[in-house]
Amino acid sequence: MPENFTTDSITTNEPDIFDIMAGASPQTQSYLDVLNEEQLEAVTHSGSPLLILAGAGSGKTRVITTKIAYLIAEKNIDPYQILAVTFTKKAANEMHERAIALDARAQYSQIRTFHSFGAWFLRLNAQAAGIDPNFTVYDDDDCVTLIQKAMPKLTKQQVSHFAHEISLAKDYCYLPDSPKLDEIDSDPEFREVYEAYTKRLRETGNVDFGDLIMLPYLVLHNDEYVRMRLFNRFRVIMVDEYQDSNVAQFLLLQELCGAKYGMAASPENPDGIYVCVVGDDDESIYKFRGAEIQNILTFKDKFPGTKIIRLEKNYRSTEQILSIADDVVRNNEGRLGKTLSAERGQGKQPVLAFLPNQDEEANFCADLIKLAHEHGCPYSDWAILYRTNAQSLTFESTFLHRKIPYQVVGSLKFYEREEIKDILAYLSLLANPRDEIAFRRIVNKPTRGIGATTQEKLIAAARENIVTAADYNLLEACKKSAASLSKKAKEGIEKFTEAFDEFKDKLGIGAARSVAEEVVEPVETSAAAMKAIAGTAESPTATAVAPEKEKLPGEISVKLSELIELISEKSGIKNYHETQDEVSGTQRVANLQELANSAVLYECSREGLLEFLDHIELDRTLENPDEETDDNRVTLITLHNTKGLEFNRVIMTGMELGIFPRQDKTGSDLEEERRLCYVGITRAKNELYMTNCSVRRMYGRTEFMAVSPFLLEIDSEKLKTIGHAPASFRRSSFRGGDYGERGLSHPDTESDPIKKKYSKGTKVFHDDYGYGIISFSEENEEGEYCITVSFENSGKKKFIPKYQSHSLMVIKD
DNA sequence: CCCGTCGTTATTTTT
DNA sequence: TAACGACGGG
Repeated sequence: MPENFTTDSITTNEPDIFDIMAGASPQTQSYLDVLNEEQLEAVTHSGSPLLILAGAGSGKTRVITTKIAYLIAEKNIDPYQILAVTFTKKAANEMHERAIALDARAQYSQIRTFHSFGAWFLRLNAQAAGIDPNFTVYDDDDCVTLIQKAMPKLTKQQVSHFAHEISLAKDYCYLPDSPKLDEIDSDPEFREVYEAYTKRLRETGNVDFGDLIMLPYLVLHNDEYVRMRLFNRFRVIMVDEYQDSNVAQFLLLQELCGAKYGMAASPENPDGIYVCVVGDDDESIYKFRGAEIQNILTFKDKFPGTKIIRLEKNYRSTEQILSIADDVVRNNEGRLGKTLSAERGQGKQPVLAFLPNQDEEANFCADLIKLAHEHGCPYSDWAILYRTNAQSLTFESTFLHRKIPYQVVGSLKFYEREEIKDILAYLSLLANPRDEIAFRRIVNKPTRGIGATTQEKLIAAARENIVTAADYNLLEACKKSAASLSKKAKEGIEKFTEAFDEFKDKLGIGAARSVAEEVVEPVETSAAAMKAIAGTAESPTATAVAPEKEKLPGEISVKLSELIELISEKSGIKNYHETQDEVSGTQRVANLQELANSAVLYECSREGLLEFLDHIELDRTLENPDEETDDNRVTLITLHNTKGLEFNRVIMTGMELGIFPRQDKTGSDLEEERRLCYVGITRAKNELYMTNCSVRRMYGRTEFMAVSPFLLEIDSEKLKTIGHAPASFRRSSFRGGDYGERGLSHPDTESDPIKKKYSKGTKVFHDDYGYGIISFSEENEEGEYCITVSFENSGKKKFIPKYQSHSLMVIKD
C-alpha cells in the first residue's frame, strides 16, 4: 500500500456554492441573485421552446425549480397550469419540494414522473383509453406471467424475450398491427404474442408501464375533445433529464404542447404552450431501455425556433476531475458539445491503480477507505462504482471481513420481495376483481389445496359469458363455482372468499356488493374528469378540489395500514412466512410491518387503496428496512444507479476492456458506454480513483484483462498511477493517437489477422512475460482460438489471443 | 409439498 | 464461480 496518499478532503475550506445559497435568506436576497448569467437567462426565457443543455453538476434542478417559482411569482402563471415531469419519483419529489421552498404556490403545480402523470391522466380518461378507471399497473414480472398464460406453449425464455420486445415496442408507441414493429422483431410470432398479450391485458382492465405513456399519447392523438381540454389545462410543460426520454415520451410531449397544431409557443406564437426541456446528452445511458438520445440531439429541429442555453459551469467536481471527464467524453461524435468549467479549483490529482486481480482491487479500496477513516473521513464519503452487479460480491465479502460498513444500492428491491408482492396481490385483487395475475399468485398461497387444475377451472368459469367488464369477476366466480369442486378445493376456496369478504368490509365496500359494480361507476367521469381537467384560471382554492389532490392529514378515519395488517394476518401470509424459516422469516414479517407502516397516510377506502397502489407501483425506491439506520457506510453501486448522485470520493472499479466497456460494444453502443464512464467520473466531488485488474475471474475462467480504452483516452499526465502498469497502458502514454495505433481492438480488423498470424512455432513477445514461442494452438469449447506460449523466463502460459492483441505481439525474424 | 441435485447461464434497469 | 431454475424422489 503506497503511503503517499493524502486523504484529507479539500472541501473543508471550500464550501460549495449551494452551501452558500442554502444559507441565503429569501427575504434579503432574491432567489434570482444566486444564479449565474446562463442560469438566469434560462429562468427568464420565454416565447419559444427552450432546450437547456445542463452539464453534470451545473445546477439544473435549481434552474427548473427557480423557473417554476419565477413563472408563478413574476409572470402570473397559474401554478395549476404548470406541468413538470421527471423520470424518478425521487427527482420529482425533490423538485416539488425545492420549488415549494421558493414559492409556496408551487404546491399546486403538477410535478410528477412521466409515468405517474400518465397514470393520473388515464384515470381521468379511462374510458377514452379503453381501460378500467381502477386499473392497477403491472410490473415486468406480471407481464411475463400474463404472456405465459396467454401463450402457454412458449418456453420461459421465449416469453421473457417477447416481454422485453413488447415493452420496447411500447417505448416506440408501436401497436400490434404497426408495420414498424418489424424494426423490433420481424418474426410473425412476435406480433401474435403482442396481440394476444394486449387482448389479455385489456380484459384485466389493467395496464403495464409502457401503457402509462403510450395510452395517453393515443388518447390525445385520437380524441380532439380531450386534447382541446388539455391545451387549456397546461400552459407550461417542462421535462427534466430529457436525454433519457424515449420515443413514446417524445410523442406524448408533442401532444401535450400541441406542437402539431401550432399551439406550442414559438416566435410566431409567443403566448402558446411553453415547452422547456432540460438534459445533458453526455449523460444519456439508458438506450437499452428505450431511451432515444436523438430526442435531445434533434429537439431544435422538432420544435422550430428553439432557443438553446448551455449551463457549463460545474459546481460539483474539482478541475482535475472534470478535465479527465472531458478527455473521455470528447471522443464521442454524436453529441451537442459542451465544455464544463470547474468553479471549485484544482483539487487533488485523480489516481489510477493497477492491481493484479479483483481480490487485490477490493483490498486496495478497503485500504484507502480505512486509511482515510483513521484520518477522520467518514465511510459515507466513499462510493465504489462498478459496471455490473456481480462485481459487488468481492467488495462485499472483503468489506465484511475487514469490518467496513457498506450498503449495496439497488440490488434487492423492497417491492420485489416475495412477501411484499403477496400482500400487494391481495390488495390488487381487492381493487380489481379481474386481476388474473394477482388471483393466480395468491389463490393458493398459503396452500389451500387449490392446485393448478382448479385454478384453471376457476379462471375459465370467470371468463365465461362476459358481456361487460363487470361480469369478469374472479371472486364471484369462485363463489359460484365452489359447489362444483372437490371437497378439499371447495373448503379452500370458501376460506379464500370468506377472507376477501372480510377485507371488503374493512375497506368499507361491503361484501354483498361486487367491487366491480362500484368500480364501473366512475367511467361516467369522462365528463366530470373533463371538467376537472378544464379548470384553468381558478384560484388555488379551487384547484385543491382537483381529483389529484393530496389527502390532508387528519382527514383519515381508518388507516389503510390496518387493512394490510388484517390481510397479513387473515390471509395466512404472515404465518406462512413466519414458519417458512426462522431466520429470514423474522425479516419477512418485519417487511410486512414496514409495508403496513408505509400505508398509514392512506385512508382505508377504495380511493385510498387505489392511491396507495398507484404510489407504490410507480415508486419502487422505498429503502430496504432491514439494515440498521446507521448511515455512515460506503456505498456500493452500479454506474447506472449513480445518476443524479454525488460523492466526495469515488472509486471506479473494473476499468478493463470486456467489463467496462464490454467488448462487443462498438459505434453508438460504445459511445453510450463512454457516456457511462463520463457519468461515473463526474459523480466525484473531491477525489477520484480508478482501478484496473490485470486478471479477473469471470464465468469460472480466469481471464487476462486489457486496460479499458477509456483509460487510454485520458491524458496520462493527468493521472497519478499506482502499481504495475501493463504495457498496453505504458505504450499509450507516449504514443497517443487512435485505437489502431494503440493496438486496441477494432472489431473489423482484429480477429482475422490474429488467427492467421498466431500459429505453432511463432515467436512472440508479451508485455508482461517477455519473449516466448507458441508451443500449442487449439480451439476451446467456445470456438475461441487459444494458444499456449513457452516463455524464456516465465514458464508456460495459455492465452486467447483476441483478448491479448494489445499486449502480445508477433516477433518478425 | 418440500428438498436436493443437476444444468444453465451469466450487462446496465428511472417506471 | 455462483446463483438460480427445473425436475424428480421422498
